[in-house]
Amino acid sequence: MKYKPSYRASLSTEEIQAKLQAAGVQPTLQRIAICKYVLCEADHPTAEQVKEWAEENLEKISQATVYNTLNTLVEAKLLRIFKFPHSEKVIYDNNIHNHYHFLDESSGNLYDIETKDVSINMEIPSKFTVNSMEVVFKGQIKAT
Amino acid sequence: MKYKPSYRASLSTEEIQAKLQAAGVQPTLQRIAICKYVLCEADHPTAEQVKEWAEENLEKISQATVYNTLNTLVEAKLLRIFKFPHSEKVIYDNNIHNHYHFLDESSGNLYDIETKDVSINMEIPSKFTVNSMEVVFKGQIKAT
DNA sequence: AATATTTTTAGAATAGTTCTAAATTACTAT
DNA sequence: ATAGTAATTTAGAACTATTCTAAAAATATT
Repeated sequence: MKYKPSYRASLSTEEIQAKLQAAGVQPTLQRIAICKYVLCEADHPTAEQVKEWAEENLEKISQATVYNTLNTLVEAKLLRIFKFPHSEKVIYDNNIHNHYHFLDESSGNLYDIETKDVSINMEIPSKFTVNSMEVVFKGQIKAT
Repeated sequence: MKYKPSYRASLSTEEIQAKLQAAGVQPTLQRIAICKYVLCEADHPTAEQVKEWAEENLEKISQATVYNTLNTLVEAKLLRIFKFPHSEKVIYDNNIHNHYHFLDESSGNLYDIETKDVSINMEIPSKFTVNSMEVVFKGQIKAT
């Protein structure tokens, strides 16, 4: 089986613009720029990393706008937000479908694991109704 | 199958004292008191809840001591620390064995799920070596 | 009992994120 | 195009959970 890394779209400015509009979000300069990073380039970035990228690629951007935009994108379901035990910081994921994660404990890198590659059977009392589950595998990844 | 809730020990002051000593931790007044709560009474408490309990049950205790003590107990492996996506706050768990959690999304309550009640089969690329996994089921729990 | 070590404490500091309210930008209806 | 309204951006303050600092208190060791 070939490992499929987290999704990296290659989107033009126009496509991003359309995506934002379709989601009911005004495609401002800052939002389009941040989308270019978080939807295409980045891999599980933190808000800090988004800010750093934005500072290098935009005239000027404020911390608040970075957070506002990321929150807006999460609300618009273009991005998912995760928080893992190993870090204080929230991370953003452009894979918006259900999936699990693998944490490489040596590097701190996160990898998406498709739900179809994992089968989970539970035998817990019927009073628990499970709607969803969060799974984080931890371990090492061999360098290839 | 009967549901086994998270472990609630009933420990005397002497037993707690012995436990601390065995773990190489000086059994101070504050530590014994906090153990009474976190090892016997509490169910997945936050540091804040431990502080509140301590303020009601001790002459005086500082915030720093609560955190220091909880960290000491975690290091001594008498307690486990968890951080979940649904809350900013860390929670402490007196179930020190491997287990998963169920989050009741209505109440925010956490329940321990024994690993033996869940079977997980993975088919992920061999370059991933899984050492451990964190699982949080989310859903509703029926009132009984 | 004297000294050394450990623990506790109050309050300052820190990190990540959100809030506030003013300034700017973008839409809307003429 | 233009005035008016609404939405967005911004700097900086505020907030929350936790850790740090360094002095005081308690405990252990000699």
